[in-house]
Amino acid sequence: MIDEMIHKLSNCVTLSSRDKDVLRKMITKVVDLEKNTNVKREEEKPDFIHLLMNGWACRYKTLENGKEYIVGFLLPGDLSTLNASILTRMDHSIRTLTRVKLALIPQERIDHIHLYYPNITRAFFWSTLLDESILREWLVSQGGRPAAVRLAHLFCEIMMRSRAAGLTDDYSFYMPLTQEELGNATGLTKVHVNRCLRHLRMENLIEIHRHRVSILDWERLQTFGEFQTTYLHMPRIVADLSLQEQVRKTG
Amino acid sequence: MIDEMIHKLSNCVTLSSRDKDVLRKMITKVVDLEKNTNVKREEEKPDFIHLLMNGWACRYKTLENGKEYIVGFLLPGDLSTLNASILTRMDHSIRTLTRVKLALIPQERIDHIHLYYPNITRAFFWSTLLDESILREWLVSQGGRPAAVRLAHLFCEIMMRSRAAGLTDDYSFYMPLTQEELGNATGLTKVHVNRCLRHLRMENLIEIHRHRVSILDWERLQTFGEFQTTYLHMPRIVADLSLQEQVRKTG
DNA sequence: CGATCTGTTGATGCTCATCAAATCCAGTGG
DNA sequence: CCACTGGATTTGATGAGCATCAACAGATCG
Repeated sequence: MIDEMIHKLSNCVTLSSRDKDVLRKMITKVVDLEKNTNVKREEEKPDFIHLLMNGWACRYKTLENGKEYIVGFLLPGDLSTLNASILTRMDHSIRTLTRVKLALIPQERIDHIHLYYPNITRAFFWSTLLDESILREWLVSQGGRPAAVRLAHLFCEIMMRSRAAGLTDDYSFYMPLTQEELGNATGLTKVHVNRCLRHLRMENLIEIHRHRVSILDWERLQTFGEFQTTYLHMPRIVADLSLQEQVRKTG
Repeated sequence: MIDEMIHKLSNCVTLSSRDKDVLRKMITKVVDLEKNTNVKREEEKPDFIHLLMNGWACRYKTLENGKEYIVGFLLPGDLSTLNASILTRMDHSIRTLTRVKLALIPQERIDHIHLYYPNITRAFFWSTLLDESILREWLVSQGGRPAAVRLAHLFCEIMMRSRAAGLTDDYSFYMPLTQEELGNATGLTKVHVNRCLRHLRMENLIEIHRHRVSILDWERLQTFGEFQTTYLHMPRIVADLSLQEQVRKTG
């Protein structure tokens, strides 16, 4: 039920079965949400901590001109406002990108965990540091890499995050985004996203079919996308993937 | 000695004199560093927690083409690698931008604080959440705002952060950056930075003299820079500044 | 089955990068 | 005090990358 989160957090600490039990029990309420529903709006006071169990969501900000800018994706297993108790206002909004199953976790449960389960506390902290690291990488991508490279880089990242959450076991992943949303996340227009995707297809780097992205050449895509794995802080997944890549090549 | 940090953290919690004492005592060693010295390099294992006591530093990443990209500024009172114990490798580097006085804090002290001083723990956590929030704002700035607006926005941010750290008490602040560094932080070339600065000067929004930026019209600069204060999570400073602005206008 | 959302392609122009050179300025040494 | 020097700022000319506008084709859905 919450395997994705456990799978992901295992990159930081080894969770005992006791730990896993605690994680399962922190969930008091699960809600189903339609596509494109706002979970939390900018300026609002955060209350619950959210765990995405199913589907995709995003963090976004609204610019002066009314355009929406996506500043992060939430995949199954991702936690959102772990900060609920500290900040008085959201500095961004959260919206679902698909139908979603969302667990609501009361702040008290988290506080309780902080008191008695240092292992989990550590993993939670790691998770927020990972979010921050991803933001830094997105920032340099925006500012310093051309459009097609930026997209390739994003695909590499989502590939690894999907693996980390145990959502896929080959070189493809589910990505329920329109080209416009992809543009909102990379600072490009949908038109230019479209042209860059064609370029990646032409180069035989990826294939997209019914919201499933297949990576045709993992190594070349990484090179093209200037993708370095360090910033994801997931040594285990990195090892898994490169091992598998070797097997694929030699055998 | 560490007034800037205390000043800044007071935006989150009210620190008792006991708390302040603990903060003073966590510093075991202070080093002086020359301009442009690396404090920490990408891929290295973080060890000490750093507190900048004097001067400026920056977080940066190096792109494939060798260019450096600044992903954050550290001002006096700012803490850097609060995460030291959790991450095994730095995902970015830290370098001084001026001569700097840097306090090194052993991880044990921080752990100790986490155990016995919930107030300070809360303030530290707030501080890392603030860093994350600033990153999100930089990201949308890069992707969604034209060059001149981006710069104006950055000046507004630094103005407020300087205030929060008690570094200035009027509408000007010290900014020891070259135009090239300013470009590395905003994703622009130094040439274009120069042209945009001229534009801001022509509009009578700012004045720059010997690394001191004077804001000539705080309200207009905020409007021009599409600057909203929410993301800095500093209600007190916001209140201070708008009060002062009113006084200045009405007499 | 039309209605609407998403993807695709073309034409045009603006923002900003790039390259190059001149000027200014702070610091250094005679 | 002035000449020297290397870095920072400023200005000009040119072009690339991406935005914008517009129209159409294809998918998806009630």
